[in-house]
Amino acid sequence: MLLNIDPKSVTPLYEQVIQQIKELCARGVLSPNEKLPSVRELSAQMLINPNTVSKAYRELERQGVIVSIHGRGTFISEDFISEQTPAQREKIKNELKQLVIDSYYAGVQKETLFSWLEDFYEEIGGEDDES
Amino acid sequence: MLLNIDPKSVTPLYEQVIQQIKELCARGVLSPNEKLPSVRELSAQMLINPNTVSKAYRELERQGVIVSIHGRGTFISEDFISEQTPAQREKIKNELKQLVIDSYYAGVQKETLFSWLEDFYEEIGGEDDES
DNA sequence: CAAGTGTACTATGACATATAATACACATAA
DNA sequence: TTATGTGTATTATATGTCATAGTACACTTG
Repeated sequence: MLLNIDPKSVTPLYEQVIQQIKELCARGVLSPNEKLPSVRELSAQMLINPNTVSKAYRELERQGVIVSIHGRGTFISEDFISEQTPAQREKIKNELKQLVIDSYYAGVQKETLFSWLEDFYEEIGGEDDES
Repeated sequence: MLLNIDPKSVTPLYEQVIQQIKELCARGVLSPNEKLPSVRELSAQMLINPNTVSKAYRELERQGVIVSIHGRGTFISEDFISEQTPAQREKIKNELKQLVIDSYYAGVQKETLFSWLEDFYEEIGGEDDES
């Protein structure tokens, strides 16, 4: 199973699809030019509506992560160009601030946060390939 | 003005109230036992509905950040006990993972993220007081 | 042609958000 | 006591998002 969709999560289904595909790309599990399941195929596997998958693919294409070609299919983008918009940068910064505050109230220590951050970057930098 | 509410933000109004009050507490701007504006007063200042403020206060009390006393008012909690629920911990960890992935796609470097993290913890640890 | 693909559109239901308008219970001061 | 300010609860309405369902169209490939 390519993705792991949880219908009971508070995170919207299309958002889960977006997040997980982006993660698989970042980890190198999905490589550039690789073909993704079709809208109908993925929706059948994940037991969700085709429109929901379509919405996720549309947003992923808008972000430059994938490319959809009419009649052919959907593929991982070959060349990924980070936009580096100041607004995006500020958004991430604010999310990080809120995460620090929530960590403070949840009793998560500073060192724990740094440790997790190191781990995540190791996973990405590792360029894993499940071939 | 105690808070800075943006009606045009995608973040719900009551969520903005929650986040900002938690931040003010973490930064030490708001101290334990300090009295908060009444529901009606804050809603008048922020130009939002009293029900929206009430919803935010209710959630903040559920999280143990504030305490509401019928007929008297709402106050910052004296003793804050972090719950340290495994679910909360996992939630924060997942949010951090997604933040790393989004940083990857936004072109935000690892070092930048670490730097921001240091800054935020400095603000909290600083125990600033605007007296 | 047929089959598989992405895409677009309408409709519906469930839910969250926000406002509005009341009403009630409690605490405090006059 | 009364008056005022406080938190709390309820109902109603409007709006938007999420998800599903159903249908249709255009494109690519065999």
